[in-house]
Amino acid sequence: MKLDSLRLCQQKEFKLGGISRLITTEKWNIILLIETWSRYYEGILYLEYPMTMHKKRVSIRDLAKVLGVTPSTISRALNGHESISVSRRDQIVQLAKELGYRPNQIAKSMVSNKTFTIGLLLPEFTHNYFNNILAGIESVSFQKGYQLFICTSDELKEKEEKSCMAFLNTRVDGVLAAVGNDSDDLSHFETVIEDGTPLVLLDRICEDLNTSYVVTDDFQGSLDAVQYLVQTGCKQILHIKGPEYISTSFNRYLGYVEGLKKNNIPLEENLILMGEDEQFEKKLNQIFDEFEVDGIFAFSDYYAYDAIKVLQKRGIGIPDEVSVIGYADEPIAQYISPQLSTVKQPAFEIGKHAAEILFKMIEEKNTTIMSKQLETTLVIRESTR
Amino acid sequence: MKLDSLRLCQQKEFKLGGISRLITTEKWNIILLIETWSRYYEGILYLEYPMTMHKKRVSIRDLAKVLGVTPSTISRALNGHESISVSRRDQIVQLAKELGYRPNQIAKSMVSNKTFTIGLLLPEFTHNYFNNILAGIESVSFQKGYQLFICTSDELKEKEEKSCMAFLNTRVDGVLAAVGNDSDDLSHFETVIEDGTPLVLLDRICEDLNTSYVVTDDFQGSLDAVQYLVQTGCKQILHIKGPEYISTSFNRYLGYVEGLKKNNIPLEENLILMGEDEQFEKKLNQIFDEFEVDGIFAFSDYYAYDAIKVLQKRGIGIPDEVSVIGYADEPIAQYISPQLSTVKQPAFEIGKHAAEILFKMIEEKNTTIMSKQLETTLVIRESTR
DNA sequence: CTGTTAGCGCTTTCAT
DNA sequence: ATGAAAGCGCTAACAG
Repeated sequence: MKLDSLRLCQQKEFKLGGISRLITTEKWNIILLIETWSRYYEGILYLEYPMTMHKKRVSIRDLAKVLGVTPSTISRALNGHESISVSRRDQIVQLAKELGYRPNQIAKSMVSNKTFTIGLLLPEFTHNYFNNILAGIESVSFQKGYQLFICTSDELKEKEEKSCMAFLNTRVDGVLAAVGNDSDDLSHFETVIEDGTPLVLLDRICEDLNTSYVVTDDFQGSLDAVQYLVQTGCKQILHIKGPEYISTSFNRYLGYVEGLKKNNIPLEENLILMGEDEQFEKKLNQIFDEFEVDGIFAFSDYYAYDAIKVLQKRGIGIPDEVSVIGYADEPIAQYISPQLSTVKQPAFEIGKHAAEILFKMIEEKNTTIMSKQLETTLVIRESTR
Repeated sequence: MKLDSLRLCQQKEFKLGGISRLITTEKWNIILLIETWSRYYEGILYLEYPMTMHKKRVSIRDLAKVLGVTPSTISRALNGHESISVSRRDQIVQLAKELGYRPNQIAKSMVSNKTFTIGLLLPEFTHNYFNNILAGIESVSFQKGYQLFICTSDELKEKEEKSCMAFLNTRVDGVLAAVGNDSDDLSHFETVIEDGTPLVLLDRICEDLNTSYVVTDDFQGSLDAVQYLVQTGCKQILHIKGPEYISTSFNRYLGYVEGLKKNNIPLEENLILMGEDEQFEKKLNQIFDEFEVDGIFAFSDYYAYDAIKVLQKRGIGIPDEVSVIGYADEPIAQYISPQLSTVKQPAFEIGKHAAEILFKMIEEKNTTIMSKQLETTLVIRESTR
């Protein structure tokens, strides 16, 4: 019963819903006074309190009974149908409010075969990129009155599959998804498509998956970055490559290759390093021992940061000796020093456009696939000349 | 028809679901060959493609008809009831799989009055803190087989209200929420409680809201931080305070006050600055003109960073001249230099415990309120002596 | 303008 | 072990 160790709130005299009160003692220690029976067990404070039990909800039948009309009439009134007298409608709406009537969306879905729900599957939310995508999606789905079922796949195929099945079982009206890294088998997405549920894929392109895509122009984004490096005097540019098997890695790599080509710089295989390489630091050091690298273009801001740390250990000046460009414009790009130049992806817009396309597919019962590619912008900060 | 500007994928020969193909030309420019009728309009590529239309889904009735039994039997078989012969069950399960039967969760909810859905309302996802909370919640809800309805309130009361109503209308089995900054009117949460829907509030405590809470011990966290500052020699400690009207701001402030008190340092009102102050930089400079500040304890890592920037402009050495401690252990704490010492909140655990308590309330039809307070840990990095 | 009826897909008594 | 029937809350087609 070490209640005194619990400081749920430290205001001088604080009522936690009329149950408990916190006061400050003369010693400035704060203790909790419980006015009802309570116990403290395994770190949880239990307060016996008369919680409202799931009382039976009021249905249109209840309203109908009160007014001596049929449920149909109630339904029509509440849904603003034409054929109903204004006075009656007002009366019904008024009563509904008084009785705290809450339309049962489940029952509605049952008859309309529509849930006003969309399934969203993203790999994770630790990268700001996906948060912004989410914000973009939310901005349009909220305004459209749709709810979001959100699942994170953690880049795990198993979770992806389960989530897709859950989406289908709950009869979402559409699915938005960014497929995870390691999924080579994409049959679960095929199931979604075959089910006839509109699907828009984000960010990463998958071969043989016939559906709408919203992606960014990674190729051009990388090309821009490399062009900038060359224009500012870089002659030997290292590329830190992203994970295998995802289209973005490959496209950014291609942009890098194209950038070199355009500037007649020979492609040197040894200047390409995998960001996820376990011996990243060692290998990077070896490259710097061997080559006169004066520019780095990384698949992500995080890889860029990893490289910068290694360079700083070596006492290499950034950007004086080596220019560095990252990718994505994650928040860290602004916080590290030197501030990181990077290729900014329009994450919010990706989400927004993806949602818009999805709603088009849903609402227009469209039979066509719609794809969109967005442009990146090069953000120059302190890590480049 | 500037199709050539569209590089949906830059692989040498890439089939986008058998519809289109991308090839590289001799000039390394990449163009898109469309094999079906298509058009490019307002930035969207439309591909006419025979998409599966929402075909009528197979129901238990369909299965029943095939096998010449009644829907009841199918239902029993699929739900693993006792009274059914094994052979029949296997037969039914087999057929269900073959026909791609997908149980209609909506219909199930209709009869069971249970949706296996919980509503989650968070202010935003740009702070890593909430992402980790989400991850914690997801880890338990996924394993329990519940879906998450996620809404962001953007700290807007209007969105909070709408989301709460949406949760109630879709008959979620429970609600998890962190109330936004500016909400003084909390009637929408009261509505949730009165409706009988289990509610667990995260992170921030609200007066007069009778429900379960999961919070961290902000008071102790702040106290620890201040104690550390004093122990490492700080005599004049500035506090950068969080937004008004949220319990965490107040509790961290109280911890700061308590820390001073414990060390017999007089509380100086002028050493307290609001983080959201529009004239933050100016006022901070004034304080440094007037006082010999040698320690800063900030409500958040972001505020701490803001302060550090000002100090660095002034040429003040950190931590030699001034020690700085932030709050939350956001990722930036590790990326800025000097790396920021901070009070780490167990965000993942908050989410996990909140979800666990919620499920207890849901499953045990518990009539008690359960609250939990988690401990913080002080993470010492480079910004302190 | 309003009532009647049927039904969305599933579960669940109550019989047999 | 299985069938028949009712019903979850709501909407919609058809009558009046």
